[in-house]
Amino acid sequence: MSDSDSEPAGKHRPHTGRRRNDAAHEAILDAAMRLLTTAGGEPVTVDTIAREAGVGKQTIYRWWPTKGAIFLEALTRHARIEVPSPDTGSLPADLEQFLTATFHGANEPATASLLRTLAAEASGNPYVAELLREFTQTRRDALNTILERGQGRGELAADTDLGLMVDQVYGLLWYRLLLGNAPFTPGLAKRLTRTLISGHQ
Amino acid sequence: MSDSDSEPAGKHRPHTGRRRNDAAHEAILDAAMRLLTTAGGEPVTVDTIAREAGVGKQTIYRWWPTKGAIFLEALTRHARIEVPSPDTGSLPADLEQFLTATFHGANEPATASLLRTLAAEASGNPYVAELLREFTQTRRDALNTILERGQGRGELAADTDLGLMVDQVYGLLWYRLLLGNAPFTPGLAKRLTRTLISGHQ
Amino acid sequence: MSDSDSEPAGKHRPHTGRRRNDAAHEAILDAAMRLLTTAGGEPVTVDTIAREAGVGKQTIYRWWPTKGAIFLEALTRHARIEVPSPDTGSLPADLEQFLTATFHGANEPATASLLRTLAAEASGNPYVAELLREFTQTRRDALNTILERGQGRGELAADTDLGLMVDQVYGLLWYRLLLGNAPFTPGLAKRLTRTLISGHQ
Amino acid sequence: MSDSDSEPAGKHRPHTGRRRNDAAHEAILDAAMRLLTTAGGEPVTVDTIAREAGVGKQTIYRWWPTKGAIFLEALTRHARIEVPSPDTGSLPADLEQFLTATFHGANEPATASLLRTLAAEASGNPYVAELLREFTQTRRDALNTILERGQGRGELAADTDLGLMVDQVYGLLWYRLLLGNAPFTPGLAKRLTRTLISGHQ
DNA sequence: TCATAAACGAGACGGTACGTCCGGTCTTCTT
DNA sequence: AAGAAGACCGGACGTACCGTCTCGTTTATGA
Repeated sequence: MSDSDSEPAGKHRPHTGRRRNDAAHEAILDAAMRLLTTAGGEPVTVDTIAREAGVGKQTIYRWWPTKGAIFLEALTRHARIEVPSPDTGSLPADLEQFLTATFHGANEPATASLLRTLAAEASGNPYVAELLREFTQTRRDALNTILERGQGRGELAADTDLGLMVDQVYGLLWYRLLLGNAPFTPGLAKRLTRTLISGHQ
Repeated sequence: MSDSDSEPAGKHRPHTGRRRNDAAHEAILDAAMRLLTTAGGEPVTVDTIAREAGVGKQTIYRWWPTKGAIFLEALTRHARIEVPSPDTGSLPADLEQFLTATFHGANEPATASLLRTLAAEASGNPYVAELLREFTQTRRDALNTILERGQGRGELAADTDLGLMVDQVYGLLWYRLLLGNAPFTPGLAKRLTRTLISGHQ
Repeated sequence: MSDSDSEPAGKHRPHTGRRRNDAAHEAILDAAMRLLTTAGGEPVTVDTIAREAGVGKQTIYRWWPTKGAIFLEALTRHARIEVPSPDTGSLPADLEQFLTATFHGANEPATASLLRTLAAEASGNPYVAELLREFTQTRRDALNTILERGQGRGELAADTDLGLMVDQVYGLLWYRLLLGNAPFTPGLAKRLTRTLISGHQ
Repeated sequence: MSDSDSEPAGKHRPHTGRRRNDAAHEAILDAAMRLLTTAGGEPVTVDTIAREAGVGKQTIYRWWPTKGAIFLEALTRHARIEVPSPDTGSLPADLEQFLTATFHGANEPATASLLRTLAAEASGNPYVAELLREFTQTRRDALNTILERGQGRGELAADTDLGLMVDQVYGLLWYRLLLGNAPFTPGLAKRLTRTLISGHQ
C-alpha cells in the first residue's frame, strides 16, 4: 500500500484492463500481407483482412486509424531487416552495396505489393501520406549518410547536391515499382552506382 | 452510316437525334480539373464532377469508360502544349530545354494534381494504369529520341543504357511529384542535365 | 407540348429522371414478409431483406427511413383487405362480425409476425412508434364507428366509455399476440361480443 | 482430486474467495432504472449501465445472463410492493382494489419505462420473453384467485371464462402502456370493474 | 501469515448489423 | 440520338452494441 501510494514519480496509472492481444496484432499484419501478395487484383478490404486474420473489425480500427496504416506497419515490420549502412571506405563500394540491398528488397513481391498499395492509399489520405513520408525519410537518411562520407573523402564534388542524388536513386526505385516498365536486374545497382558517381564528381 | 460519312458539305442530313455536345464534353473536363485543384482534400467523385459540370452522369460514362479516363484526358488536353523535341545539335542544350519544359509543366498545380490522382486511380484499375502507361510512353519516346541523337553524335557512350537515363529523369519527376519532398526549382533542369550527361559519357 | 406548357397551375416541374422502380418496391415488401414468416427466430436484417429482394441496400434506405417503416408498409399493404365496417342494424351482429374478421387476420402467421416485429421496432424508435400509432388509429376508428351506431340505437348506455371498449378489444388482441399465452379460438369473437355489450349496457 | 470427488455428502462447500458485492448489485439495478427514466430516447446500453453504476461489464454478466434480465430484476425489485390479494368478501370490492393498485403501479414512470423496455427485449430474445412470461404469470394468478373466489360465491356465472377476464385486464394494461394512447385515470379501475363483472355475470 | 479462490474495475476481443458513400448502369422525359 | 436527372445494384466503409475474455487488484476464507 504505502509503496504504491508513496510512489513519488507515480505519473501514470499502471494500466488496468485487458492488454492488447499481440497475437491478433500479428495476425492482422500477416493477413494484410498475405492478401496483398496472393490476391493478384487487390481491392484488399478491411473486412477481408479481419476475416482472414480471424479478428473483429473493431479490433483493427482500435489500433489503426486507416487501412493504409496497417499496410505501412506491415511494411516496416517486414523491412526491419535493416537497410545496411556499409562503410568500406570507398563510396562506389558502399553505394553499390546499398543499392543492391535496396533493389533486392524491392524485388520481393510482398514488398513491391506493399509499396504499390501504400502509394495508392497515400494519395487521398494525407495521414497515410505523412506516414509514408516518415518511412521513406529513414531510408533517405541512410543513403544520405553514405554519400556524405564519400563527399568528405573527396569522392564527390564539394558542391554536389546530395538531395538530388538521393532522389535519383529513390525516384528510379519508385518509378519502376509503380509504373512497372522495367525490372530491377542484377546489374542495375552497379550501373547506377557508376553513373551517379561519375555524374556528380 | 455512309450517309454521315459522305456528308462533306453536310447539308441537311435527316439526322434524327442530338449530336454530341462538345460544350458538355469540355465542361466535364473543366469541372474535373477545377475540382482537383480546388478541393484540397479530394474525394473527387463522379457525381461531384457531373454536378459541377451541370451534366448527367450518363453523359460522362457515354464518353469515358472510367473516372480515371476523365482525368487522363484532362491531363492530355492540358498538356497538349507539346513537349518540345528540340534539336539544336547539342545534347546538353536539347536535354536542358526538354527538362525545363517538363519540370515547368509539372510545377503547375493542376498538372500535379492530375498526375497524383491518376497515379492513385491507376493502382487498382488496370485499365487506367494502361492508359497512363501509354501517356507516359509518348513522353519517354520523345526523350529517348533526343538521347539517341546525342548518342549518334558521340555525346554519350555507345553502350549507354538510354532506358536507364529516361527512367532517371521520369523517376525524379514522379518521385518529387508524388512524395512532394522537394520542389522543381529553376536550376534543377540544368543541374540534372549536367549530371546525367557526365554520368553516362 | 402546349398541353404541358399551358398547364395553368403548373407549379412544380414534372419530375425528371428515372422513376421509382415499383418492382423493386414490391420485391422489398415481399422479401420482408417472407423473411419474417419463414425465419422462425428472426433478427430480420436490412442486408438480408436487400439480398432476398435482389436489391441494393441504398434502394431501401432511399424510400424507408427505418427497418420498421418497411414492415409497417408491408403490414398495411397486406391488411388492405379492408376491415369490414358492417352495419346490420344490430350491435351484437356488427361487433361479432368485426371481431371475427379482426381475430382471423391476427391469426395469419404473416400478420402476427409483422405485428410482433413492429411492436419491437416501435419501442426504441419513436418514428416507428408514431407510424404504428397511426395504423392502429384507423382500426380503432372503424370499431368506434360501429359502437357509436349501437349507442345511437340505445344498445349501449348513453354514458358508455367507448374508448374503453375499443381498448378492451385491441388490448386483448395485442396482449395475446405479444405474450402469446392464448390463441384466438373460433368462439372468441362471440364470447367477447357478449361480454362487452352486457358489460356496457 | 479424490478429495473433492469423494465428497459424496458434498455438504458445505466452504466457499472460499471474495463474496458478492451487494453494493455493486444494487448500483447496477439503480443505474439501469435511472438510465431508463432519464434517457428519453433510450438505447440503454450495457456499457452505459456499467459506466453509470461504476462497475465492470463482467460484474453485470456474472449475475445476469442478458440485458433484459437486469431490467426484469429491476422491475421485480421495484414492484415488490406486493400486488394485494384483497379478500373483502365482495368481488367488486376486491377487483376494484386490485385494479387500483395495478394501474397505480403502471402509472409510475419508472415502471412504465421498464415494462416497455422489457417488451422490446422480450421480442427477439426468447429467454427474456420467458422471464417476462413468468413475471406476468404471478400477476395473472393473483387476479385469477380473486375471480375464482367471486365465482365460488356466485358473483360470476359458473361458465365464465376467467382466462378471458384476466386477459381483458392485462390486455388493457399493456395496450395503454405500449401504445400510450390513453392514461390510467383515477376512475378507470372502478369503471373497468363494473364493466367486467356485469359482462360476465 | 500465508496460499488459494473468487469477485471486482477496466477494457480489449470476435461478431453482427447498422446506415452512408461511391462507381458504374439503367430508365425516364426533354431537346 | 444525345442530354439532364436521378434511381438502381453492388460492395466497402467506419461505428455501435452484445456478450466473452483477460488483466491486475481486492477481499475473504481455510491451512
